[in-house]
Amino acid sequence: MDLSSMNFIEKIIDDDLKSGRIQQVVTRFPPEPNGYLHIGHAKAVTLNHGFAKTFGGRFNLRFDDTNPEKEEEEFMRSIIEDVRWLGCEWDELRYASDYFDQFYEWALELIRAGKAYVDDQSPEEIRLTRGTLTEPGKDSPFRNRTVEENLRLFEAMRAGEKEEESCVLRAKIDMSHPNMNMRDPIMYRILKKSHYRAKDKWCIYPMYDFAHGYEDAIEGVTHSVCSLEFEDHRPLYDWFLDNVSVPHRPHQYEFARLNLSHTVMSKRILRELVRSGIVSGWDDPRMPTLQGLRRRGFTPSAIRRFLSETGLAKSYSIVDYEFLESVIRDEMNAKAQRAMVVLYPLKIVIENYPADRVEWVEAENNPEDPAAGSRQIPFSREVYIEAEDFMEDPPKKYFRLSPGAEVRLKYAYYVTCREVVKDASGKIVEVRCVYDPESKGGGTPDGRRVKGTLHWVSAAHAVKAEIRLYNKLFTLRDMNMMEEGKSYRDYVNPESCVVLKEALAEPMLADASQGASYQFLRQGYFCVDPDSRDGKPVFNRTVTLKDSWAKIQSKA
RNA sequence: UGGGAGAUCGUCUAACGGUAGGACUACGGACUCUGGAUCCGUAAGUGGAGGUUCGAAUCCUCCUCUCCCAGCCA
Repeated sequence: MDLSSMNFIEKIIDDDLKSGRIQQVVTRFPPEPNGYLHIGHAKAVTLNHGFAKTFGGRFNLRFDDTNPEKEEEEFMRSIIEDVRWLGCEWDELRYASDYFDQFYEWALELIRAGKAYVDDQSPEEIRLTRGTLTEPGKDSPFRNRTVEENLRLFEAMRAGEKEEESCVLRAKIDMSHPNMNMRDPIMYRILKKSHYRAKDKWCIYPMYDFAHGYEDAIEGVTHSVCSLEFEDHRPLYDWFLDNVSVPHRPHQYEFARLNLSHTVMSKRILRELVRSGIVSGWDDPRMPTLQGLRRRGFTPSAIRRFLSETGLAKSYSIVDYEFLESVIRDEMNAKAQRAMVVLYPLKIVIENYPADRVEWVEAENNPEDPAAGSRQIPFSREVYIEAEDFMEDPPKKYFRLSPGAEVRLKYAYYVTCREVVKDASGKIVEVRCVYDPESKGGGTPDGRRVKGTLHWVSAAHAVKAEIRLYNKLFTLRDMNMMEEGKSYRDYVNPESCVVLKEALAEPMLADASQGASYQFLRQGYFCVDPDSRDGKPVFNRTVTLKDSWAKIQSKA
């Protein structure tokens, strides 16, 4: 790879390889199984996987499961599925919880070296004596216990002889260190909880700072990549590694996590959205979770491309949601089968077309891909068009149907509007037209031009479909900038999900297969939702097509 | 007022002392049996002040602003 196309971490790896500091790069993605993966995690996955891939190294999926209070098997399974779905196959699947024995040995090593001690202070006392950002902390009265006493007490902790919160094992570093993380950080706490994997073997569990570097050391990780907020944990990461006999010395590097506009990456908020029913679940198509994006119709390749094109840096950033949309649009434009579906139906009766006639017209499956072939679509006297494609009193530059205007029904005929039929309340219920038999297929011998081309479905053959129109989840671009006193609930977009039950689709879509994506002509890209049943398809809108008419209108 | 980090078009990101480039967005136009797609074009940026240098986004000094850290979470 050439230098100019490398991001800053790739340059570091490249240097380390060239200088001989390392022989092979080893990375890892270390999720805690306490929730579902979102697109921000996907950035970490693809980055780490990518480093190993481009430099011929190894990549592990490692569960950082050191807290029995939060972790669950279900999350672990979903993470495995999601990482695999993303296409980031790992060399080894590891669990930090498998290393508990080794962590314990290294804790003993630190105690024997006089670098760790058992502190009997309460959580409250520990908090109070930690000091503040500008004031140093105070040494614990238990800080100078003998090695023998610490060994005995730590063993008592491990044996379950101590109560939760009665004591902890702390590293003996410096209570007046300007970096708060170095003020005698806690290494082990007592948690009399069953762990989803280790079960009841342990009642003491290691803290992240103590454990993480050792996990990396055990696996031979060379470049331990994490997000920015761990920058000032790095001295501690290094301290733990430098004070015991580890088999390998990894190094930590930090990058800015991904933020996407109009959504959140906070596990807390995501969990609350699900729990409060604002969304239907972790896989609600509005969620930034991988399962949500997947159900929305995003593909692994589009997500990977989005991630790779947004790049890597160390400065806070928030990527426009429109960028994600442009990537999936681009991919779908090339691949998606086209179909005609009317979202808000308006009946058209073609007065001079025989009532008993049905013609099958040929339609391209994908104009971007001739190899995709074509299909036959039924046409008859009564068809439905999009309600917004007719206006009784149209503005200038409205190319669609209106009294006296002629438009093309895509792949079928030219029709001209003759009459508008309204109900008692004045609502348009039907538009009566005449067609030009000479225009079959969409052109006429006289070569006259029609500006408007509409999608349609034959009334007699249409399949009723449920369509779910999704929009941005939140109305605020940067959800880290919520107003004082407001919560995420105040910013939920009321139009984030609009369900249409009366949409009409062309016959082909009756048995659309699960997960398939289509372009509904002039509307957008839609995928088949798992809620679909035989003959009753449900589609989720992934993204709209660019709509320049909407733009003209909004300016008027 | 402690420590750590970061500031380049509206957004994301290149430029590694030598023409500030690309993508998204926006705005024009061409073309079109999707007002889609495609193509062409336009607008838009180095946080500020000094300094070094023939030449600075890049090196130095000072300033400003933003983010992170006081869990027995990760």
